[in-house]
Amino acid sequence: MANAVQSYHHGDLRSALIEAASARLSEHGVDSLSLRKLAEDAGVSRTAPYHHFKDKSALLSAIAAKGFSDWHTTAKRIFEQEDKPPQARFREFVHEYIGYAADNPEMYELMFGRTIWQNQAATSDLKEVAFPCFQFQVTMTRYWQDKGLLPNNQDALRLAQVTWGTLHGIARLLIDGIYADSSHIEEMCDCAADLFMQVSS
Amino acid sequence: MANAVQSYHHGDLRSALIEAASARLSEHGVDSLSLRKLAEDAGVSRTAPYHHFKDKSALLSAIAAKGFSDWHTTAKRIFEQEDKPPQARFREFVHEYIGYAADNPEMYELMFGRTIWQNQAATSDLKEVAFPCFQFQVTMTRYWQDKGLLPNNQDALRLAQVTWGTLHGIARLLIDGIYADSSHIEEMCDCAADLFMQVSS
DNA sequence: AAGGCTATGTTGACACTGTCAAGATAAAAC
DNA sequence: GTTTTATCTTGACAGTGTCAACATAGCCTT
Repeated sequence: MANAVQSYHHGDLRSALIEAASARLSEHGVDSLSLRKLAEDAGVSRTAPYHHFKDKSALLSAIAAKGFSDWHTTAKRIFEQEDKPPQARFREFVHEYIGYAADNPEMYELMFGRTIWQNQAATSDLKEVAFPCFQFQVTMTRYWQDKGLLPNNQDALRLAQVTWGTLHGIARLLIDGIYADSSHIEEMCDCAADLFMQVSS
Repeated sequence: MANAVQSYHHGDLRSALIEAASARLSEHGVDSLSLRKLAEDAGVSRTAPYHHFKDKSALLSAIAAKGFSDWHTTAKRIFEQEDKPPQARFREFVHEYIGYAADNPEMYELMFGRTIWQNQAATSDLKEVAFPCFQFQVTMTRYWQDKGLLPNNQDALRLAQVTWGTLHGIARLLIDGIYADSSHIEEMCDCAADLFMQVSS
């Protein structure tokens, strides 16, 4: 393994491509991510990646899948801190969500952007990782409803879509630099949390 | 004007390009929108557009600007219906916002997508139209706060960012087909409106 | 061990993209 | 009527994703 410097077969090109892509992603963004450059990074010819990924979208999906998996873990970690009161966990979740998006804008863009989702282009592999992640949002919502934190008179799925939508929307406004800048992240998070939890200051 | 069929000078290429782009946009999406095809649509050579737009991004910005202008008009129309109670107008606004996004997904994607906003690429022309549109969201928020519809203990700007973020987020989840489908738009809108207005059903 | 199968990697080619440079044309300005 | 300016043209370049055809090498069977 290691570096058999210039052996005809790479050994683990798939991983190498994903790694190279992740590196380029966080630095230069999704848009300037080309298969040919990735191949070059991995020291391999232009079309070699096609033996590991159906097309460019499949490669991107693989990276996004890893992102979802990571986020799901983080979300669970926050949610399952049984020592903290639900309210604190909810607030922490909001901050962590927006924080994750703000700290990894390109990854977030990839995960939740249209690049991999549009016209049902999503790989089944991707869906298998992403959907449980979405489902978890509903599970949490239901829990928070039970604890009286979120309104109980709303359908859990609908409410999950709205709360998540809020986080998603704020994240995107921040990332895309539309009328919201990163200097007020914390205030925005608290405002959103307050709003949902119906705290009167 | 009209069709001077094949005269060397087009006459009104700028408008023709924007029109062709708008048509292609709603049908095939932002991504498959190429300058060369637009030029062909307008019956002109590949590089002619460069005499009217600095680059592709500038053309897209021009289209988006029109979108913002239109939406601003719609928003004002809804907001200024003095015969309806504020609560009804707020609810209508929510539905209209999501409805606009759902009905014009590609336009919405262009207006609020990273294509024209990323790395401060936004034209000053675009900003001049978009910012008043954003500001209006704050104005409305302040009004709704005064009317006791939205929590008064929150900073108007922050609250505007959150409420708008919510609409934006829901719109994007819908458009990108992420864990929300268009068959439940109305329920989602009502859920969001209820949440903000703290209605106990 | 010999031979073939299959996974993986290669070069060549194609159609497409945005954009620049240099020259052609027509209209407007003087 | 001449010159300037706006507009449009062809040519060219460096990119892109992706397909087809061929090369290599490791594994599997006999």
